[in-house]
Amino acid sequence: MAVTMNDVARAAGVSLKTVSNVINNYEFIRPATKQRVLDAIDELGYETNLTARSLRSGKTSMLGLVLADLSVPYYAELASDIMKAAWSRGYRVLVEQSGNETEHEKAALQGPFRSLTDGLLFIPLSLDAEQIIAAAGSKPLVLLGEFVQDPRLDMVLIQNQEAAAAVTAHLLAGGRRRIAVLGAHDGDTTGSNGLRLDGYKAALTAAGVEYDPALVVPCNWRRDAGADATSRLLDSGVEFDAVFGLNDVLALGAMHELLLRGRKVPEEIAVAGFDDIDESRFASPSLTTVAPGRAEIAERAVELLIQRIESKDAVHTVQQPEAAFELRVRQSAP
Amino acid sequence: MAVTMNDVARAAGVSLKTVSNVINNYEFIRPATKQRVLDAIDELGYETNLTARSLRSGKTSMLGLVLADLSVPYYAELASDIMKAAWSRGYRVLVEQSGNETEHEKAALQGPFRSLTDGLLFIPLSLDAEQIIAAAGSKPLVLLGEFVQDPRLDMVLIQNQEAAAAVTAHLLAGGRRRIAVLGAHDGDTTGSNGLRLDGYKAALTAAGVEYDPALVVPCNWRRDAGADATSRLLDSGVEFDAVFGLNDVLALGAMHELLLRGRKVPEEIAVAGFDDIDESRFASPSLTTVAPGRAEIAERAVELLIQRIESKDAVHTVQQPEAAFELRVRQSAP
DNA sequence: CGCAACATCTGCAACGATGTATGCCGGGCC
DNA sequence: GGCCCGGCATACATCGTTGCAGATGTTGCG
Repeated sequence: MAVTMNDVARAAGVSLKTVSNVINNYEFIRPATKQRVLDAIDELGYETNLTARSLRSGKTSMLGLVLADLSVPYYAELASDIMKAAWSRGYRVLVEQSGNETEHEKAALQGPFRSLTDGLLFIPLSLDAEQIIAAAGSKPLVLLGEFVQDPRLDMVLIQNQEAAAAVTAHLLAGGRRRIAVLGAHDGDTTGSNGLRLDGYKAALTAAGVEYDPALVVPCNWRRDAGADATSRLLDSGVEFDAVFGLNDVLALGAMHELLLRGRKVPEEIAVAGFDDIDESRFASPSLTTVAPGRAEIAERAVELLIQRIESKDAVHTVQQPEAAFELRVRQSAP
Repeated sequence: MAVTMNDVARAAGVSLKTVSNVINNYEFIRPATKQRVLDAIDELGYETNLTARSLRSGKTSMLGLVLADLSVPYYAELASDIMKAAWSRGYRVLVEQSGNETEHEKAALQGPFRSLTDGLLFIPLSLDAEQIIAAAGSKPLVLLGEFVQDPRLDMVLIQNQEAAAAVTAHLLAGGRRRIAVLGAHDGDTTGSNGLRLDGYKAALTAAGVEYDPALVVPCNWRRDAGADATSRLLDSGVEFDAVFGLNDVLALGAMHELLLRGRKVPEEIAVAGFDDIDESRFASPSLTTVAPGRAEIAERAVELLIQRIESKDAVHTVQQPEAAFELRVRQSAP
């Protein structure tokens, strides 16, 4: 079986607790004793059993990350950043894919998954604020993404409106007047889609361009959906000289379809997205988009969550920091 | 504090052990008793403490997955599939990013990470077989990717040679004779790069086309490296009418550079890749590539690993199943 | 009726670590 | 000289669960 502290203690001729103290860097240990213990650890190849430590200490040093699916590039890249941020602070990340299903999201918040983590980073897609609050109980929780907004919950925000307005303004500055929007419904006002649509509208208004609901095409935030939506738009006969995909994969799907149908990008139709995933830089043509500050989001979210975990009982005011965004002008909309 | 089995036992008027038995679906429990326990669990909102369970049972029901970085699309998609496969068998996945660094890879195999998982899925990039065997000890282990091959280790294989040969043959069938290869070194014979290069050579030989080392460009398997390599190739004046990227992002990077330099794809230069990541289907033009059977790889790897875990002491012969591949012909090389 | 065989439930110890309380030793202070 | 204190090490209980070995009750059958 595995080597335990007991074995090390015996080998070093000290008590079990002294071994524990050495491992936990207890201050008052004679250098000689410490060395003897360390040698024994080395010799026996002892490894602390994190499970036992967790049971005793009540902490697992793991953060849960609940998101829809890692195969979505934005989530994968965000997850990567979050893991790095957590790692550098001594925490690991346990990822749970919700598949965007209500039941899975609930299960992730409530289920046995809870007991494995000290706190949760959650990108909600189908639960609302009430459900989240009810399900999370007292477990430290930080939300990401903007599908849920609530003054009672800690979350790291993206400047959806401002960033979307910046993209739209850029397209307008390039002379485009009929900018199609993929991924929102005409009436949307909340969630990432609603907020980004708002930004779009605000930029139109600021430029004195009329808003036309016919240009707003609802669809899932996926490549194929973006392509389909574009196809439908082209078939419908609605005129447009630019496409704004509310995320990058949508925009890339749209661009694919446009080129397939023989439209020139950006000469005839400009395309812009939102997220700045790695792929966008190397698309052909490369995609104009807005970087929502992914690394910053990851850092802040992890930091905020750990802060909540480590001062669990302290009273605290809700925090909702906003990450800075940056417009990335590329070939698809110069 | 949290509700424990003891609380449930008291509430239901049974012994602690009976609660445990109910939870673990022990056969011989009177339906009435079972119901009473379940009601108590419901009422108190009891959740089994997985940490304690793990300590006692010696199993964590978690699989470790060690890979370079989730921001690499192929890894992200594979991770997603692996998590689904594991989940459906009652296991969770703890991902560890090695960043392709030897020390991190070693730490993942040896460090405290070990005690958190029942077994490891490992995509080695810098450790060799000896180091892996030494570091892994007796922990169940299944390798993925082909940078390491060894008859002593369980692994799930891709048909690198055959698949690369199929891609090359397809390009040859399309009339291409000067096919550049990105991502391998002329001398490579082992690892994914060597095997794929072998397949390329075999297809050339079969078609009676001479192999020209000048067409083989070594580079990292990343988008920007693919673009750079292509740029260097164009500058060098070497003639070529097709590019075979040893993975998709390389090919996509190459395609980006080709289009940027005004070369027509596929008219002047055809492009093909390897992996069939989601993005390739919607690239412009869409990328011809080979699907290595990702879902099957994930399934097999998880199944094999779990089999090793659950029959730990049994003698077993090494298994190295191969996943079936499939050529996906698209616009970039019709 | 007695006893085996089975169904149902229980108590105790243990998994491997850490927190708390405490013991012991030597030296400085009154 | 006695006392206190800081430095160092230890014993014991404990975290919440499961494995093992019974204890108890119930049924069937010779």
